Amino acid sequence: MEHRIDRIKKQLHAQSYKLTPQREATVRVLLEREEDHLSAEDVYLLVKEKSPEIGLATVYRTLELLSELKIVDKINFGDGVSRYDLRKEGAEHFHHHLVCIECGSVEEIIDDLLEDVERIVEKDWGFRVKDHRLTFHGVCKQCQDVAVKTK
Amino acid sequence: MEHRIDRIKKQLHAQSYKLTPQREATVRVLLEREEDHLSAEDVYLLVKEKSPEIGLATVYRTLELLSELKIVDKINFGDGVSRYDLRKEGAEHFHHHLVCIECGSVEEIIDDLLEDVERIVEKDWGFRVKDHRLTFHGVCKQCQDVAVKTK
DNA sequence: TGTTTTATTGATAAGAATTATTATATTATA
DNA sequence: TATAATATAATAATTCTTATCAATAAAACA
Ligand SMILES: [Zn+2]
Ligand SMILES: [Zn+2]
Ligand SMILES: [Zn+2]
Ligand SMILES: [Zn+2]
Repeated sequence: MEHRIDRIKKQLHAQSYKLTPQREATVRVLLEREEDHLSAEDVYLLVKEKSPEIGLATVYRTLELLSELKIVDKINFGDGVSRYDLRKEGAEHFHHHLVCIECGSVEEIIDDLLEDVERIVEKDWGFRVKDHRLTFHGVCKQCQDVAVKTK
Repeated sequence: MEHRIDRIKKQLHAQSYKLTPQREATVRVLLEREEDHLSAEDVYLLVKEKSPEIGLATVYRTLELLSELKIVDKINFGDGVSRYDLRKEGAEHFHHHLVCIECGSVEEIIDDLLEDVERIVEKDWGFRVKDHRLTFHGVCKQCQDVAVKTK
């Protein structure tokens, strides 16, 4: 945890930004809830628990800043709110998501899986790939099991 | 064009919806601008040119309906607005997009490309894939060429 | 055909998410 | 320490989307 905070602090300093207490509180929430996919509002409420004086706009600004620095990725699962997802340590690319259309759960896939596809895109479309967003919509394991049982 | 309107009409009828003049006008705009990725507002303004009496809410309602029937797919490129994209005729899955971070252009990839990846996801994660969203962010051919020339 | 339902629409109000503004506070610099 | 540059909290404003509702049009019925 502290190690990752330090790294992020350095990334900010490298662009001459400071890790203010508000920014640190925000980053800590993101680290503590790394598996989740929190909206700005979610982050705000969680930060508020420990730093009640923080303002919503500061959270938005911080998330925006972290996005620009590629410390977090902003995603949208189609429900009208942006969600913020920490990059995995040392990850070159953004990870993938499995969104269940039954229960709404979101699983993560860290494996790249797209090397071949990106090679094709670069070769056949002449497009230089810098990043990607891949989300599968379908039915998760648990919901499939429930469906079998209740048949 | 008329052929595709007919097909869509049948798809609506199959769910006991009617192809009202307003809905038809909306669908025509989507067909005419199939290469583009229009927001609800964009569609509204284009429909208004030919059917000035249409209301914005009707356009939203129509796009929502077409989404439910999988006639259009709703996508979000991270700029805060939803965009609506007609499914290609007979396409099983949604197509992919190449978004240029330099000029903002959006190219489409109709080829599936994800068969292998989906097989892995189904096998290793036990997730039954129903649909996907895949967007690559990077530099398009034109912008690469410009970069070379201006060097 | 005339009457009753039902579905759809347009106008607009309401809601939710995000961004802009501004006065204040904090930090860095000379 | 005085001065300038950054960052913040509170909140107003904006943007996008959805909900409401009366009016209209279409369909079902008698
Ligand atoms: Zn599920
Ligand atoms: Zn994630
Ligand atoms: Zn480009
Ligand atoms: Zn498209």
